[in-house]
Amino acid sequence: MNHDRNAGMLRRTPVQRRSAERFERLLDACAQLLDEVGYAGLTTKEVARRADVPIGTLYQFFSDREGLIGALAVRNLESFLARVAGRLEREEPEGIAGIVEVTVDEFVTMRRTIAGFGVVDFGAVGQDHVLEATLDNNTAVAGRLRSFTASLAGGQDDAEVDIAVRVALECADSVLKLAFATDPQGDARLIAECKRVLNSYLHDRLR
Amino acid sequence: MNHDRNAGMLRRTPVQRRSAERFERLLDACAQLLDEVGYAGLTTKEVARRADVPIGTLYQFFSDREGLIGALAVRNLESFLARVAGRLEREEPEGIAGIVEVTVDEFVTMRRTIAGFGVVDFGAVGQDHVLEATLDNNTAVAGRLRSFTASLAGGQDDAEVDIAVRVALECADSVLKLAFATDPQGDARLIAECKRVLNSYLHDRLR
DNA sequence: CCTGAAACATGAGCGCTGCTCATGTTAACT
DNA sequence: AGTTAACATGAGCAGCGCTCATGTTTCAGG
Repeated sequence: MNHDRNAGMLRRTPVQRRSAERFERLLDACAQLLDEVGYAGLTTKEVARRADVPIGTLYQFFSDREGLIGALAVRNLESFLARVAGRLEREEPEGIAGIVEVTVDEFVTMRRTIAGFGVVDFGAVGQDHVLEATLDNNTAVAGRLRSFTASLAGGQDDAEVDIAVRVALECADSVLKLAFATDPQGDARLIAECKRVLNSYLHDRLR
Repeated sequence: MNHDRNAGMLRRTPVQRRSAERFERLLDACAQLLDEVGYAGLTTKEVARRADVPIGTLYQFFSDREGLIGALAVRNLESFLARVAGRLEREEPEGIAGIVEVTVDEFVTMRRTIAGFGVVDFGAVGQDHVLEATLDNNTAVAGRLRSFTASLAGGQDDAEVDIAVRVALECADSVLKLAFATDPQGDARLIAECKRVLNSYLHDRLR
């Protein structure tokens, strides 16, 4: 009954040393290549070649091309959550505006520094079952972020808070995507606008 | 200097009768097929077969597979704009809330009735240069919608109104995508939430 | 140290894809 | 009738995702 979010994506989880390294190398090569040739241009053969791993080995780990990209999205998600949670605990920002500030800034930082993050972030934008992965992943993010917002929302229904965070997250994702499509470093005006949307909505919505 | 939005997407625009019909048949087949097999599953050979057009003819019109899907997105966009403009002129809704209501409802209606609209809407979600097409297309929508919102925004800078509409549109797109991913008929709760985001933000933003 | 089973490694090759291009046919205007 | 531009066609090429038969390595239990 172990609820594995990678279900259907992975064929075999590496347990020995060498294959664990190969697994990571494959994800790194995938991320790099996504930045260079885009989602559609990525080929499994080239990923394998760059990671210096035979093609057969790639398919021992990942169920298919989408699975490979999906696994990268999961790694990104995990990393993002860890960073946001860390900063929130360390800085204990005040109110909704404070949380929005930290979360958006952390996303922007990753977008600027993590290879491939711009193409797949938490789930390779709009791709069939990868979209489902995105939705599930974004739901997971929402769930974890809720624990921070909950303290701010007066006597609100948990389900209500959940939906608000979920919607806010989806908006943030899309406006930030626009910000980075406009300017590779992230259009400052649009990043500010993203925070504004979140603040307006969440302020109205929670209490 | 004719600014053609289909630039790079089309190879030849049909001018004679027969090929114009084939062109439309190809877009129809593409839309239908997208609903059946999804974005990744769509093959140009099957589109051609369904439209009863040889594969070579498909490539006389469209530069590639993405071009075909992009052309469908443009057709959707044109149709959406005509419908929204029509309703706004006919009903002359009051205030921001009225415009939001009409626009979101029209999107929902198309999502429920137009084949393929759920997969590509205005630009095949997040795909390389098709993403650019989406962005350009959404910018075009924003430009046209601005003429309606402008009357509501007191002495606001045109550029400020533009950016607000642009951001609002991106949010609407993503929240509605979530609404239809959750429920094939469009989750009513999330559709309502979409309107709420837009109202909160635009109310704060435009005066 | 031996042994068996599980984990891991490998790349030729299958079925299929997107797309081209050489060769022809039809329509429209002078 | 002649000329040109628009249109039609499908066999076939290069390259893709992915499989699978055959082998090698790791490591716990005796």
